Amino acid sequence: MPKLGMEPIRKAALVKATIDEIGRAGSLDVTVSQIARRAGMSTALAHHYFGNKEQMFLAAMRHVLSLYGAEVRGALATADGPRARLNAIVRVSFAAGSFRREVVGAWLNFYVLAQTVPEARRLLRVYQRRLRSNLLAELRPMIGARAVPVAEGVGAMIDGVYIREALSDRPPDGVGAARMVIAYLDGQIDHRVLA
Amino acid sequence: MPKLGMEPIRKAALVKATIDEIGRAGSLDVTVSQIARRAGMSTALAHHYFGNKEQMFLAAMRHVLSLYGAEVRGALATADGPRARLNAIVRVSFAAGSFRREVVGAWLNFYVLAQTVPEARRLLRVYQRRLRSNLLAELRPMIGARAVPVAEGVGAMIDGVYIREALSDRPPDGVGAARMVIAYLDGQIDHRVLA
DNA sequence: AAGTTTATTGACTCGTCAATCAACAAAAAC
DNA sequence: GTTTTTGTTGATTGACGAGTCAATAAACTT
Repeated sequence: MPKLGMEPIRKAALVKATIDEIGRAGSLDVTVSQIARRAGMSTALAHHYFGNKEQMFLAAMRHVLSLYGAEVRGALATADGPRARLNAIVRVSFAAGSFRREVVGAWLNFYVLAQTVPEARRLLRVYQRRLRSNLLAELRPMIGARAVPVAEGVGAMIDGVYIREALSDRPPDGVGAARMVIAYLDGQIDHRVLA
Repeated sequence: MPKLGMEPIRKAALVKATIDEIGRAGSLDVTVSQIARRAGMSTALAHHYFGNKEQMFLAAMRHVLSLYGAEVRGALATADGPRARLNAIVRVSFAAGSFRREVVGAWLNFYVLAQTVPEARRLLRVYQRRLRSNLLAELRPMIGARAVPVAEGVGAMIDGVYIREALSDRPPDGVGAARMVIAYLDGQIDHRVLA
């Protein structure tokens, strides 16, 4: 049976199975056995390719982040002008795909992981820095020095709105979520410094 | 040795130990044995009083929420006027106590729990509704109908800023965090509806 | 054809853990 | 003073899980 060149295929299957299984369980409390079964192989093979469970989690996190990164690049490619590009960045964060059960599960659990696993924290930093620099590139021409705090604010608000929407009882409303962040942007861009 | 009236004492000790242990582990992956040892009793006694581990987690969540609720009430008691009261609500969310390792751990893990455990989700709703109604009480006199979306925005932003600050590499900056949310409030309260 | 690398798994080890139970002890109730 | 209630734990059960290992087999190398 052994076909050669299985490694990337198996690894990809395990990454997908890990994300799906985290989504199903709603926590990191999933066994290698469950992941391996979903990916259609033995636990021994899963260990063979990833060494241990933590590596599987980290690979899953990398994958979620890279999907998000690709979506952002795609959205930016078709947006013209600073304001349109800002809106595009915001909207991507609340695209339907971001609210799939397994993606939500992954994000929430990555926050938990980031408390204690250095590599998870590093990956979270990558996400935050990338978002920040994307926002700054558009904000600086618009509002100069105030771009920095506003970019931080937008980043925080995206996370906060995302969590609320993801844990809401109703089906997530991506459009409403984006509108809320954009209202923040309006308020800040249009802002006169108060006495 | 059996002293009477131990139940509330033991339960309180277990709740505290549960929160501390979640903070130490950074996850819900803590054993009843660890909790019981920290609380100075046997695992059998912990089970005797709480039945199972999930009940311990939920009791811990209730406790964290009730502490937060008490802080909000305290802050509101000494604030005068809508704007001062809004600021007080925001500041309380970023008080030093909220950034203690074990409190952060509790919050992040409660989000995770809320995905799958109905009672955890219910408790999260209690927190959100209470915050929302506190905000609305002050915002309505100030901005009328726009109070609702602004209150939602403030709630989301508090959560988002909190998570960023809690997972930051530097020691948490509660004052800066509050400033960021207050800037959002300024932008919204001061807002003229745009064309 | 012999040796090496890659793919694959069943079986196993060693550990852990939630929950239960039987038993003991002290106070309260009767 | 005996029964009931409350507090308490050591020991045990029954289950599961991460990671290892030896063994098998196909493909590639020389």
